[in-house]
Amino acid sequence: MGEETVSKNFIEQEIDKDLAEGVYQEVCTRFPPEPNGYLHIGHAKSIILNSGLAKKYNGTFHLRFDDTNPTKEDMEFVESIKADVEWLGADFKDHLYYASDYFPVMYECAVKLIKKGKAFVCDLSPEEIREYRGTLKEPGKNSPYRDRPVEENLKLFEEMKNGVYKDGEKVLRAKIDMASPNINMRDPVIYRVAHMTHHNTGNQWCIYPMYDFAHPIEDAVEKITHSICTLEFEDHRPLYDWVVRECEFDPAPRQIEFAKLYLTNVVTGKRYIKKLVEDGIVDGWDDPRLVSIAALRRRGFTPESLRMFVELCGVSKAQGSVDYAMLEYCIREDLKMKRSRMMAVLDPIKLVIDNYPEEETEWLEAENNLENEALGKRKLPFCRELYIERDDFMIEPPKKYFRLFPGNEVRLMQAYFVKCTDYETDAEGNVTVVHCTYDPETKSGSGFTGRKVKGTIHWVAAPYAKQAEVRLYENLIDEEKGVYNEEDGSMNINPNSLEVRKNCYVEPNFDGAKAYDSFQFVRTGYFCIDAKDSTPDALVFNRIVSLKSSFKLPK
RNA sequence: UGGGCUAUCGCCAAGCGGUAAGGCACAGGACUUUGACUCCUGCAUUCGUUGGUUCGAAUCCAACUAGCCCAGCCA
Repeated sequence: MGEETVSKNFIEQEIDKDLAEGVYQEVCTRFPPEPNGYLHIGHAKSIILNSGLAKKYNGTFHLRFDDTNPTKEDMEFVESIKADVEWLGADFKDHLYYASDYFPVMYECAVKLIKKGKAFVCDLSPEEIREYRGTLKEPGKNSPYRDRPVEENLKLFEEMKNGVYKDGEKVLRAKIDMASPNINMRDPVIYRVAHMTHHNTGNQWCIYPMYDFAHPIEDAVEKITHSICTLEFEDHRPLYDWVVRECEFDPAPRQIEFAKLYLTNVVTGKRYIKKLVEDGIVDGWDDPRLVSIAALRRRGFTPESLRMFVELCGVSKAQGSVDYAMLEYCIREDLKMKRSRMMAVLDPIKLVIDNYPEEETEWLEAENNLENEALGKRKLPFCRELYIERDDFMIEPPKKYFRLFPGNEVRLMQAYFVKCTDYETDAEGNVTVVHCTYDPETKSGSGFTGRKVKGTIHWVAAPYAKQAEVRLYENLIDEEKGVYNEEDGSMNINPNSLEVRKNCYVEPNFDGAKAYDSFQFVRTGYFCIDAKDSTPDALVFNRIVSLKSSFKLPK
C-alpha cells in the first residue's frame, strides 16, 4: 500500500546522514522571520519546509522572530506573521521565541570573544570601514584599532552598552581575516550602537547585534539542529560556523541553504508591492491578485493547497521560477472533492420554460457535489423563469457547439432537459429572452435514459436568485512582457487583471458572508465569498481560479 | 585575490558509474448530471558545451560557457 517511492530531497538526505553519523539525535528546525512586513508565498515554502521536516523526523519546530534591528520592525507584523504561520498549519506549539530575548546571552558571547582576543572595538566610521574592507577582487586592510588590548576592548564595549557613545561612533568587530576572499570574513561588524526603542526590549539596550552574529547564537541557544535558509546566505556559512565555534556552542547547529521559490510573472519584491499599493493599482497588501499569504487566503486558497504546492515544487539548490499553473492545479485539486458545487450566472439572460406552470415552484433535492455524497444535498428552487449564462445560447451556433440554440436540447444541471423553441431580441438585435419547453421525464437523478444530450448548462431561478458582485481575476502582470520593463524597471501591468461584475445572480442558498468559504460555481470555476467586502445582503465573490479549459470552444 | 553556488523536457524535479522517475503544462481518445472531474494514450536515443577515464558516464576528471549571490553599522 505504501509503495509510493517519494524520493527524499537533498535536505532530508543531509539530515539522514547527520542522524546516521550521530551528529544529532533529533531534529529541530525553525522559521525565523524578521517582523518587518507581511509573509508571502516564498515564506510559505520555508514555513512548510521547516515545519514539515520537524514533523517527518518527529522533531521540534520553532517560530522565532528575528528582531535584532529595531529600526525596521513593528509589533503589527509579529501578529500578522503569527496568524499566517498558524493558518498554514505549521504547529510551533509553545515554541515561540524572540531573538531580542537573547540579547543578554549575545552580550555575554561578545564579551567572551573579546576575552579570547577574537573581537575588538573599532572607531572607524562606516565610510572608513567600507574603504578598509577592500573590494571583491582586492583584499582589505586591518583597522588601526584591531590590536587594542583586551582590557581596553572590554571597557569600551561596556561603555558602548552603557550609552556612552553615539550611533555610529563605535562598533564591535570580529577579528578574522581582512584578506579573506569571502568578504563576510573581513572582520565583520557584530554589534552596533543604536539609540532606539525596541518593540520588545524597550530602552533596555542601545547596542544591537548584527544578523551574522545573532543568528547562529539564536539557533544554538534553541538547540536548533538544522538551520535552513535561502541561497544568498551560503557565503555567510563560514562566519556562522565561526561564531558557533568561537562561542563554544555544543552541539553546533548546521546551516543548509535552498533555492527561493519564485512564481513566473508574479511580483514578490516588497519594494514593488509597496509601489503597487501606493499607486492604487491594487487595494492593499491583501489584494487578491497579490501572493502574500493574506492575499491568497482572501482569494480563497486553502492551507492544504499551499502545502500541496510546496510539496509539488520540491526543494533544490537550483534557482528557477514555477509556473502559476502549478498553484492553480493545487487549489483545484484540493477544492474539487471537498466543496459544494453551486450555481451562479455571471452574465444573465432570461430563459422561459413555456410549458411550465406559471405559479409553480419545485424544490429540487440537489447534490452538493456529485462525486462526494458526504457533502449532502440542498434545496434548489426550480420554476418557469430562470436565468442562464448569455454564452450558453447562440442564435447561429458554430459547429461543435453543444449548448442552447434554436431546436437544440440540453440538460439544466440538477434539473430537466429543455429544448429551445424561440427567442426574443431588442431593437439592436441582442437576445433578451430565450424560450424553451421542458420534459418532465428527464429529471436529473431519475434514471431517465431515453435520450442523451451533448450539453449541460447551469441556471438560477429568477424569482429566488440573489444578486451578487463577482470579481474575476487575471494575472496582475502582462504575461507577454514579463514582470519588469527592462528599460526603466517599471512593471508591466495587465489592465484587465480585475473585472467586476455587479449584475450576477447566485443561488438563494448563500446566507450572508461566511468567511472565505469556497464553492465551485458550476462551469465558471472556483469562487469564495470575500468576507472583507461582503455583508449579509451584498455578497461579493472572488474567483479563485477558472476551471481548466472551461468555456473554451474548439477551434 | 576575487569568492560562493547552479545547469536534466515549455516549467518544477528525481537520478549519486549499469543504459533518463514523477508532477505541472500541452495534445489525442473514452466516459460524463459541469466541454470540468475521472480514465487511458502521447510527450528528453539524451542530461549547458567540448574533450578525457571506463566494457559502460547525466553521474568521475579537465577545460570552457551561461545564470544567480556577495563589498549594510539590513536580515
